Amino acid sequence: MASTIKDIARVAGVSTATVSRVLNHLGGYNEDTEKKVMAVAKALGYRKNENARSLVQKSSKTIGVIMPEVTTAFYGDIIKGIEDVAYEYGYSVILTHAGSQGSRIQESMNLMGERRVDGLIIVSVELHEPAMESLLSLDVPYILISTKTKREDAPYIKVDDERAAYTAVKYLIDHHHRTIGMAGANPEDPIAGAPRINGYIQALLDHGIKVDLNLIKAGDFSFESGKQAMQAFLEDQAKITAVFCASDEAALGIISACFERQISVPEDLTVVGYDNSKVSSMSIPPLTTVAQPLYEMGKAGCSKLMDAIIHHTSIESQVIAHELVVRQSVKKLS
Amino acid sequence: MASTIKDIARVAGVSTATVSRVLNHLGGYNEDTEKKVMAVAKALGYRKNENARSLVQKSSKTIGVIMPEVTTAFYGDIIKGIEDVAYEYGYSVILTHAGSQGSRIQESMNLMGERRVDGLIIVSVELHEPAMESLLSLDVPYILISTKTKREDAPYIKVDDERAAYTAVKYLIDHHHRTIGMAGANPEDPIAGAPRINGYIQALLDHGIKVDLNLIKAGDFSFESGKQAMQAFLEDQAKITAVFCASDEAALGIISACFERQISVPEDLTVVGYDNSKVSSMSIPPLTTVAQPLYEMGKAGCSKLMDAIIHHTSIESQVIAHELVVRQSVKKLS
DNA sequence: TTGTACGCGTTATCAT
DNA sequence: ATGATAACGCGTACAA
Repeated sequence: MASTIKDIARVAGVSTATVSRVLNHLGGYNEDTEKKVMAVAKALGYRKNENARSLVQKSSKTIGVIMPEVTTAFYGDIIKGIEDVAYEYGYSVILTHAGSQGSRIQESMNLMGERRVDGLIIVSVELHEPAMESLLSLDVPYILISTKTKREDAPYIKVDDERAAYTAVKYLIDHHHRTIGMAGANPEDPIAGAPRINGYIQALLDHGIKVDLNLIKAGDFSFESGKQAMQAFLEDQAKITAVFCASDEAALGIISACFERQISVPEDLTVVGYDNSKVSSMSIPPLTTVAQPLYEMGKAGCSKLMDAIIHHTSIESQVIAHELVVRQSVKKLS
Repeated sequence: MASTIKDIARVAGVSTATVSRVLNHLGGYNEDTEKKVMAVAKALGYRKNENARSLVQKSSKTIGVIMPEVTTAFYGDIIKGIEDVAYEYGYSVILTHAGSQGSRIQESMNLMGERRVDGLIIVSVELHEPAMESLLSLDVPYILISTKTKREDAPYIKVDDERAAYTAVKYLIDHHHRTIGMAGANPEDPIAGAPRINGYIQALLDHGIKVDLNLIKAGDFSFESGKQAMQAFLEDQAKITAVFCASDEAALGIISACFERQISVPEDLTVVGYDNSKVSSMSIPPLTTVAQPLYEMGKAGCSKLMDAIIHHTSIESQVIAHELVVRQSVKKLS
């Protein structure tokens, strides 16, 4: 059984108060007693009990992270960013996922409450109203990463998906593509779906290209949905020269479907992805894609949260700049 | 500020003892008082304080997970498996990573100790002796996933890398490949490196093929190391017809390098990966690879740990079966 | 400089 | 069936 400050006090012949002071370097004691206490602590293999500390300090030095059920390197990067700064501040990270379609989200919130987390980060999960209420009832600072809610005052950090999509499609237009398809986005998804579709549409409109809704193939951002989209394009005998995808995985799905049919990318078809996930540089051909700075978003989000926790300030939302990473999946028409 | 059982007791006009009993459904009270207490608890928005509970129960209902710094979907799957079963048992997961080359591992262990985790899972990080001592000093059940240590008694769960590598190379030999290269493995890595190399060598020996050490290109399992290996093969003008890679990423590196030089896979060169990570099905061509059941390993590992925590039993190591997933990156010679 | 004593929120023992 | 009350390990006013 682990030793306590009482044990140290007894062995060292001082009071627990003194032990506590020494252990926390609060000053106000002799060098002698300090040395003695430290020595005994080491000898006894003392290790502070954070739970007991949490009780009296009314702070658990812990933050909660709720992420989606799906496990991609995508979230890995964000979480690493979070954990890195939390660690720096001496905070621990409790992790849980929200279950399929967020089924576990209420319970997750509750759990975080019971653990008395000092702050909460929600990554990429959509918050409906009841979940939002649970979140607020926790009464701790929080920030959403790569999500938003209807509530205007909920602080978030994300890229402007509509503008990012716009950038990508404009890039295609600048290279003289005129018949451009879109794949992989779920229009019902108000966070990552609809905005990207809107950006796509707006870019076309702004450049005098009329929008053909048949060229928009809905999906769920997955590899499979990319494959299916390509299949649909072929069945439609669509005359597209390029496809803008709502995710890298969907883009790989397009490429994979092309590969099966001997359609060459980018010679026969241009493909642009979204995310700049690790695979985008490893694909054949390397994928031109929209980059979200995931690790940085995790870091920035957690920094803001720490700031809010420590200084009792409120968090301001932040739109992070996206970037178009040009590789080799786009053919430059003339 | 959150309400406590004292608040409930006061408002409901009973003692804290009774409140505690009701809240924990321990029985031994009137229906009336039960209803009253429950009503007040709800009205006050009561939420139990797990930290306080941990103190008196000497159990934090928490397990710690230490993983490597690198963030791939690989670990995501394992962690999801862990979290799923932990959640089932009502346990929370505290996550931390071990820093680059495990620089933070000692601190991580210490942190887990201070949080009084009931058990610990180490994922894929190599434990040197001092780290091992820290681990044991925590005096809680633990299990290693996808790692081992020199200590025979340290429970682990992993696939037999040597046999898995053997299987993959034998598959190549069965399809009449005779000059087979190996790429991406770090021979200094006693966990994932050396055994895979040994499996490769053993498979060759068992089939009367002499081993050419020049055909073994060391690496760090990364995409880059795969590319470099391919470059080396070309500079050597090696007459290989196939390459066995120690990771899928390295395999993609090989393929990428081939792509740049118009070498076609698998027509001109056969490639086999290792991990069956998500990318292996998305690559061009889809990758034949060795599968480790990551999610299942996470689940199984956590189940064993839970068992050990709850029943105070010890954990037995387990070797999980690997599997060769055949896709389209292998050419069948005759 | 050091010690006493109380409180944090909860469970558990022992009375009643 | 219910209530006092003592822990659990720690921090901290207040005293000395």
